[in-house]
Amino acid sequence: MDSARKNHLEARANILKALAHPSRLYIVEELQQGERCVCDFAEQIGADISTISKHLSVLKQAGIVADEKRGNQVFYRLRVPCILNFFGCVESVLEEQAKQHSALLSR
Amino acid sequence: MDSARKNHLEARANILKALAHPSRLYIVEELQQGERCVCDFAEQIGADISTISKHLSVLKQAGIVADEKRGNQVFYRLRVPCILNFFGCVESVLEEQAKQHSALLSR
DNA sequence: TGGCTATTTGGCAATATTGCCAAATAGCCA
DNA sequence: TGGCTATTTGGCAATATTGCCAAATAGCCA
Repeated sequence: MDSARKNHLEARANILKALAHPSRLYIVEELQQGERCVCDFAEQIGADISTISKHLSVLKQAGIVADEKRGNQVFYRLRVPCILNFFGCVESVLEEQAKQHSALLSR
Repeated sequence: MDSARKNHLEARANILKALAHPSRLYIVEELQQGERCVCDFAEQIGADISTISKHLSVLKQAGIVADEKRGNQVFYRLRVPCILNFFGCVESVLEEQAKQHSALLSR
């Protein structure tokens, strides 16, 4: 495998890694409805604000969200709306999992 | 957030986590061309066979691939072909990243 | 300026992931 | 059966991720 391909795979893996956490998925889902400030998430996700902030920074670092400071609040929005479709496929993996498990059970 | 939603987010996050590794992404890309045996990957990815085998088991556990033993080889195939489309979006995140970086540079 | 709110950053302990080596397992063939 | 090939599993050290607390930062308003 050449090093360009390696770099590309690594770049993709980093994006998936950034999405691969329940709180961060929640954030992305919420942002599909429109922009939110950090405080909005703090209530909904039961975690320390500093933890939420770090999750947001992971998503920002990965290029998935953008932030904008207005007054003393910071608003986040999705940079990449297609993330939504993306999940249709994840759902179909979940369905496959279900099939797999019921097949195992019925043996 | 109710516990059903939490479970669902966790299930999705687990699938993304399973995909979020360069070698595993490589495997998924290869499998889009058709089934492969473990030995095929061993050559292409420069890692110990036991490492490859563990990556495959992560993908299998997540419901992304299925395996079948034939003779003394084990063949893997994608359970969920849509994983492919999925990556179109990941690419667009990469493009956003590029924009972001060039914007920063031109400041 | 001082005090308040919102958010980020630093540091750290607990936990999870990765990748290797060695050993186990399973099928094939002589 | 014994030896071979292909693959998986166990174990472990190195590394990465997570989530908290405390402290820093930035904007607002009196």
